Amino acid sequence: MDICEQKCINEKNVQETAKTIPKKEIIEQMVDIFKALGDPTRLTIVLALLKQEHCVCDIAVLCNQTDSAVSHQLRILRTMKIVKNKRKGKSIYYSIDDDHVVSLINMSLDHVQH
Amino acid sequence: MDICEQKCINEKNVQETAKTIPKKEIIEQMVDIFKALGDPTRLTIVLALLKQEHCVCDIAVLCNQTDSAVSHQLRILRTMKIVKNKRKGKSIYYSIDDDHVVSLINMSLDHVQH
DNA sequence: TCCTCATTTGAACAATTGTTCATATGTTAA
DNA sequence: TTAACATATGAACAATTGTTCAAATGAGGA
Repeated sequence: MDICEQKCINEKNVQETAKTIPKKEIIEQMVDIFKALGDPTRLTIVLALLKQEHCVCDIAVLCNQTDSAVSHQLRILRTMKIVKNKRKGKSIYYSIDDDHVVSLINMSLDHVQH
Repeated sequence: MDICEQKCINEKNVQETAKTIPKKEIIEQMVDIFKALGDPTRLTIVLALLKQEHCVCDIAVLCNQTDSAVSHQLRILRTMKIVKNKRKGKSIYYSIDDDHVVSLINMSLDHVQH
C-alpha cells in the first residue's frame, strides 16, 4: 500500500476499501471455485450431473470428450469436493457433492438468460 | 453421441440428461463469467469495487499490481460488462455494472466461509 | 484364478492466459 | 498551447492449463 509515494491515491478511500477485502486465502478459495466452473468441459460435466448421476463414459459422451479427458477433469472436480463418486458394478458413478455450486450455476444461468 | 458404438452407455439416461444441458453458446457465456471471476487480480478488483468506486491507480494499490496490469484486467471486466467507468477530473473511476455478479460473489463467499 | 473392461495416470504438447515493459493516447490544468 | 499526468495499448515472455496418447490399475465376473 506504500510502495510508491507519489501515487494519485485517495488514501482515505483506499484504506476504507482495503478493510472490506477478504484475506488472500479466502480470495484464493473463491478463485478456485470460479476457475473450476470456468471451463466448458467441467461446466458441462457439472450441468449433466445436476440432472442425475452418470458413469465416466456416459459423461464422456455427453461432453463429446475422451474418457481420459473427462477423467482428468473429474479428478479436479473431486479434489474440489464439487463431485463425489461411488462404484456400481463395473462402472464408477459421479454425482454432485456441493449445493453451493448448484446455486452458483443457477445464478449464472439467470444472468446469461436474463 | 454415436461416435463409438461399443460404449458402456446407459443410452436412456444419457438421452434424458442431454435434453437438460443448455446450448453450447449458453454454456460458453456461463464459462466466460466464471473465467472472469477466476483470477485473483480480477476478483480482487471486483471485491474492491463492491465497496465503492475507485480510480485505476487506487485499484492498483489495492491489488498490489502495476497500473498497467490492472488496466488490462479492467478492460476484460469492461468488455464483459461487469464494470463500467467514468471520468472525474484527471482520473477514471470504475464501478460495478452488474448485480448478478454481486450475487455470485456473495454466494461463493458463503461457500468458502460455510 | 485369470481375463476383461472401465477408469485412472503420467508425460508431452498445444493453446490460453497474465504480467511486464516500453510506448502511445488523451485530458487536465497551467 | 503546452507540460504533466492518468490510463491504455501492443508485443514479448513466462506460467498455467486442457487434451491427447500410451500404458497402468484394479475391481468384477467367468
